[in-house]
Amino acid sequence: MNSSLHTTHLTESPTALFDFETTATAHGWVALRPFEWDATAQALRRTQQLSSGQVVRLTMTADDSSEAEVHITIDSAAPLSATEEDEARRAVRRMLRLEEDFSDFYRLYQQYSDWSLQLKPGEGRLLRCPTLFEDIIYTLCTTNINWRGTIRMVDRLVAALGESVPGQAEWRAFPTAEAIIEAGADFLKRETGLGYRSGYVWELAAAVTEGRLDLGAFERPDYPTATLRRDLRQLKGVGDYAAATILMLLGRYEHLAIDSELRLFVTKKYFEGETPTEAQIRELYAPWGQWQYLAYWFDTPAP
DNA sequence: GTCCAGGTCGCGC
DNA sequence: GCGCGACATGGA
Repeated sequence: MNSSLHTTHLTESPTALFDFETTATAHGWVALRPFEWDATAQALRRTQQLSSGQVVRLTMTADDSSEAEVHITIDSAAPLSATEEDEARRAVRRMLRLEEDFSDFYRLYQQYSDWSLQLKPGEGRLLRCPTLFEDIIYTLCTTNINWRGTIRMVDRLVAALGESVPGQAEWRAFPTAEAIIEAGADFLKRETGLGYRSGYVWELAAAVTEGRLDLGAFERPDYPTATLRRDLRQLKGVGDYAAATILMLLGRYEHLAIDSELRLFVTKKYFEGETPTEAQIRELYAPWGQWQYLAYWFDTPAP
């Protein structure tokens, strides 16, 4: 323990029924640095650089009995300003989707008794990063690579370019867009194993820092999903799969992210080993309308 | 060596 | 619109 660190305790409340552990662990993001799941403590941790430049370490937990509250512990080198504290709260709310409403999804789930989804009350939320910028880069790192490769690339990206909490070299944040720009695409390719994705990541960071791309606009609820999807597809490296994944991260579940993993899953469960066409796959989950992505995600595998 | 991974791009038709 | 090869990298 480093006694020079400041500790701040906060609580946040979800607006609806909430399962903390599933939210943290139900998809792969938790395995990507700087996320960390502490199974013993049932704690989700992430080092994060705030807009002020200060790097903090967030630890999130929730009581077993009361899903009503998320406890946040923030370790920082300097005391948090009110602005920083507010940003940390917003980061947690975004990561855990505390404001999202899944009641329509649950209603459909009750109604579709012939489907075998594995879904308990309060489940449905999938972890995301504090910012869309980070979520998009994670997504780019899942394309045309196996999962170990994704973990490795993100790990090296954080190690190479992430700022750390002063005196805590192992508490390293995800790199800012500015840090990525400064490093350059060649550095990315050489030092992070991003391969040909280096150009995509660098271009995204450039568009953000130069103000050509306003990712904040993509978070607006009144942005029509079709427009959003079209705009996401404009980003280099974002195809149909990545766009659907990013839409999921933005809380829009009406598009399936059809990839090798999904294909394998439905081939085994619904098509008796015969590889289906994309149209057949879409038709399969179509009854779930706005919730197709989650219907697939929480679908149980073939026995 | 070859193939492929929770794909996408740019080309030619 | 559709089909096809190239793309970085590391593991099987």
